[in-house]
Amino acid sequence: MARTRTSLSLEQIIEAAITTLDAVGAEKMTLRGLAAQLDSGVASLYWYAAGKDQLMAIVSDELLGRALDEAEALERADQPHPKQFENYPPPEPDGRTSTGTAEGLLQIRRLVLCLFVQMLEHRWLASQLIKAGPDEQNSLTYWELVGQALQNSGLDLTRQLQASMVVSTYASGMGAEVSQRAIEREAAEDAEAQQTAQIDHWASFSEEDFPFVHSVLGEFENLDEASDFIMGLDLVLSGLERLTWD
Amino acid sequence: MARTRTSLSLEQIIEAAITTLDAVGAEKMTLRGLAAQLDSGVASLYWYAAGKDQLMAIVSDELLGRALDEAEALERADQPHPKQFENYPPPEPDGRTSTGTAEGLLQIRRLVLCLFVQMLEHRWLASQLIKAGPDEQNSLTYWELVGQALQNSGLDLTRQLQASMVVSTYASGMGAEVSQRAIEREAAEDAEAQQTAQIDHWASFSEEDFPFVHSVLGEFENLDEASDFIMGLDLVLSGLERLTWD
DNA sequence: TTCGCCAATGGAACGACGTTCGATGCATCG
DNA sequence: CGATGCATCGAACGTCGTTCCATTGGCGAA
Repeated sequence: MARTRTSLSLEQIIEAAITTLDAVGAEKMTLRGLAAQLDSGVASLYWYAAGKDQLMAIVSDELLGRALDEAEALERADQPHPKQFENYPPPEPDGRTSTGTAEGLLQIRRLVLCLFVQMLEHRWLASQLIKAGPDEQNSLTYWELVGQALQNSGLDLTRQLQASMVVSTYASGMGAEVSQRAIEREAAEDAEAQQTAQIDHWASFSEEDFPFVHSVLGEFENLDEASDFIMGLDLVLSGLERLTWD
Repeated sequence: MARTRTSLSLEQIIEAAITTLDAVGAEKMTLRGLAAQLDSGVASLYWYAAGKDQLMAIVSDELLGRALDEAEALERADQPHPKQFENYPPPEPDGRTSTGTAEGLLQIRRLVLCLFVQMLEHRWLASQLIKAGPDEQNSLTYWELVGQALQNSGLDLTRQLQASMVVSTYASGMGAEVSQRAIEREAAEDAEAQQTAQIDHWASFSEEDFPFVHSVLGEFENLDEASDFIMGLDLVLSGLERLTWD
């Protein structure tokens, strides 16, 4: 085995880091474990990144870039959303909505859903995107693309800025919540038993004090982890659409 | 000084923990520092809580309880929202909306804003609420109250459940994002210089590649940290209101 | 009152982590 | 062929959450 000048590369580190992060999560992934997986030493990683935080920022930006690429590919192919979400069609635009606005909102929906795909595959991504500000390259591009989709909406500039930040923020904020619930569900060896046990626990509370919880206990089987995220996203976009009516 | 049987109490620990967390944040708060502030030893804390994670869950639930109390007090006084947000009046309900729905949405808005007040005072709270599931007492009550406000909306049970989870999730998810940006802004000794430096940095990017970013650069002075959260909340509620029309 | 139990405490140590330091290898160039 | 500097890695440092265990002191039972 010919050892070249550099036995490590940033791409290799990123790939290994993603694998490890997917396996054990952000907190339990250690630089020692990552170095061992790369058949290397801990200190070597510090030549490529200033520390664990920066390494995770780099890795997150990589996945954000993949989401942007996927969104662009879908737009070229005239697909309204990733194929994973065919069961969640975009709501019909109202008659009062201009075609420019409707197209912009669909672009935003496609973009956010592409990012959400990455969040479902990598449960640590969303909370990491929260910690790292919009300093990275792809994070800025993401924000820019959301904003561009709003430029033909007829909203004034302040509203455009606000709406772009709300949408950008929504993805990572809501994504972090959904990811966390998915992590907890996976932590139990028997996911289904865990679910029913949770429901039974809720059922043990007084029906008098918690009438709503009791009333919806039977509705949980109709939901999956994606439905909350997508419904909330469509509520935001629906509210945004309504803003353009006045 | 007569040393009683127990020199520590859970209430004292909670109070000291909140103070320390507000001062240094969740990650830099150490059990050693907390014990020193209580003039006690590290291991003593383990008699009251199983570990740092559980301690933070207890503290978070305490603040969530304060938010619930404040919301109840406001409802008694017929106040639509905490006085901190008088500059952000609730949007007028549409004519097509039933009074039951409009009242429910206003209750939700008041509840979420009371929680947001605590998040602004304690920047570590939101991300902590994400990590801890809805197992704690007040977390369940919070969810229940959101759901009760939806029971007269005319939505079917599945939609009620979905909407209640979207709203509950929105607060912590979006709150974590807003809190993080506030932390970063405070980290710099000169907040205003930091802000203009950030804007200058964005301005350094190509106007051709980032037309939207350039167009809204001058609008930042019109926003504060609360506006994104509240606008997003009102967008969600507006979308929810629209759902009840059909 | 006295004794013994046990809730409650805290000093010390353990193991794991992120990070730093210094020495070493090795390709490249004069 | 020797010097330069990029790239690597073993070892150590400091700090953290956590655990162990001896000790304390109030309180009920005899």
